[in-house]
Amino acid sequence: MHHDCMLLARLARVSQEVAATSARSRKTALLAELFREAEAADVPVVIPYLAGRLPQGRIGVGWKVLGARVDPAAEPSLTVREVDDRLTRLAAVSGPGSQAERTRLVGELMGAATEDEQRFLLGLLTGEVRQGALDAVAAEGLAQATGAASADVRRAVMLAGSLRTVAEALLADGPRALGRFRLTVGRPVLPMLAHSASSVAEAVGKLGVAAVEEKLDGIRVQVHRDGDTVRLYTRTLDDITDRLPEVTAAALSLPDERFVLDGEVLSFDADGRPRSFQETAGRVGSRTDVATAARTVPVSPVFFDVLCVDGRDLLDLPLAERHAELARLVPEPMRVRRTLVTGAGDTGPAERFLADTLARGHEGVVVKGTDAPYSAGRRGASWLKVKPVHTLDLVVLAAEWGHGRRTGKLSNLHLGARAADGSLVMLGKTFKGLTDAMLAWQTARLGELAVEEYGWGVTVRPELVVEIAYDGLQRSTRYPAGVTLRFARVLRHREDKRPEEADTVEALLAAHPGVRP
DNA sequence: TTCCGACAGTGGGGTCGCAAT
DNA sequence: ATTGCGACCCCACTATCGGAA
Repeated sequence: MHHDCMLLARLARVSQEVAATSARSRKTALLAELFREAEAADVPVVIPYLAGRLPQGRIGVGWKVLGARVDPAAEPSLTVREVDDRLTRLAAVSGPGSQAERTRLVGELMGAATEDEQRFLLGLLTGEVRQGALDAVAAEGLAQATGAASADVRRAVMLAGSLRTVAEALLADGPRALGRFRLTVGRPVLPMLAHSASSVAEAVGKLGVAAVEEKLDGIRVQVHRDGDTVRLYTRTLDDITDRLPEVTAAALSLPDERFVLDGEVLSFDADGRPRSFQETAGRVGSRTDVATAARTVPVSPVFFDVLCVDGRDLLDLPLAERHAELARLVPEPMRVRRTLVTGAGDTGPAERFLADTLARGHEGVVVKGTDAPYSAGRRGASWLKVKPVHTLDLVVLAAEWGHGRRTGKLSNLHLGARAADGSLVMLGKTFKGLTDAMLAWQTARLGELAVEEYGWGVTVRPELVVEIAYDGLQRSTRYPAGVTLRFARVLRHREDKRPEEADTVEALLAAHPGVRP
């Protein structure tokens, strides 16, 4: 055995151990032990693998390409480097016949893997390792393995936008290497995210002095400009510069030459009302004929934060100071609308601002503590989004068996509304909002109502009513009413209601006049 | 001791691009 | 020309661990 090149079997075993332990501290220790053993050349592979991701990112392999089961090898022989080489070649396959070729290559790889290795590879390729440890736990393990402070490692990962880069530097040069990771124009950082609050009053109550900003329903964008060079990144740091020439032009129109801005990109119609999320997303997703797409659905950037300007890193400044810089750099129409409130006794203006924002066709508001720094890569408690919630009483038509910790439970519900002729029309599915107790209860109840058992679940007599919360209505080509619910989740089972009392498609459409099938 | 922040898991719908049919 | 798959946008919510209060 070559001890200088790690075997995949070792990773597969550690992954299994990590999955089998619930204590996060123990998971961390297991990962740290493995990282300590890894040779420098293996690190760029071992680290992402144990964080449950491929260093190549997604490589066009899903359940179809994984296809049929392959007989496993009896003895482990694959090294992590060999696996990485094979997957790099696989990722490069394209053109006619590529699906067959990818299937062949995956089969070959699986045939060289033992049963345990197959299980691990399957998780990696589908992006579902389910070992209870992803980037954050891996970063903690890396800190433990190298003796670096975990907060420093976390910060470096946010600024590098990549665990792998930080791992390589750390294992090569030790903790002092972390100082090299600074906010740099042209290198995207993980964006700060928001928590939810159920009302403006709740959000302001938690945050005190706060800015209330409109929440636009588009695509998050991070804009880097260095002189004549502009680059645009999504929330997951994908480079989408080539798709949005208008945004590049907007960045070039600003007075400063070096900055990083955070904002939302979306499309407005001729009257200045925001177009639907679906239209904006379609535009941002278009890559082949950008010129035509830009003519039919032009987009605009609307900024709400600035992370860096003229080489000054603003991340640790309070929002109030960052916003002062933003206001200096970015003219009014290219900035998110906002209002300031002084605390819990002052929610009136915030409520009015929310109502006005909704009237103008936007999604809701984000309430932000004005003292808070920019917590890159974190779901900071200092940003709280508030969106209106709609509810409906719908009838369960069928339910699908869950996976993972929901194995053996009827989890994903098919939801129906009443139509004019008395029939039930499916509007979508949901698995969200269920506690373990609700899951157990509905599994038993739906078992009683079961009509037919399929591999995926059961169809049931349409008698169970559920109260569903959702964020809005959107067009659908999949469902018969031509519309579906956005972000549907279960609030409670309504045994007190009969299916005849459920809501109708007609009423649903009437409640959302802006959306037509 | 209790509370709460951070994480991972469990999936939802739409849209685009590309390959297969 | 149409269909199916995979990637990647948007995302809500619960359970759990472990440190903060």
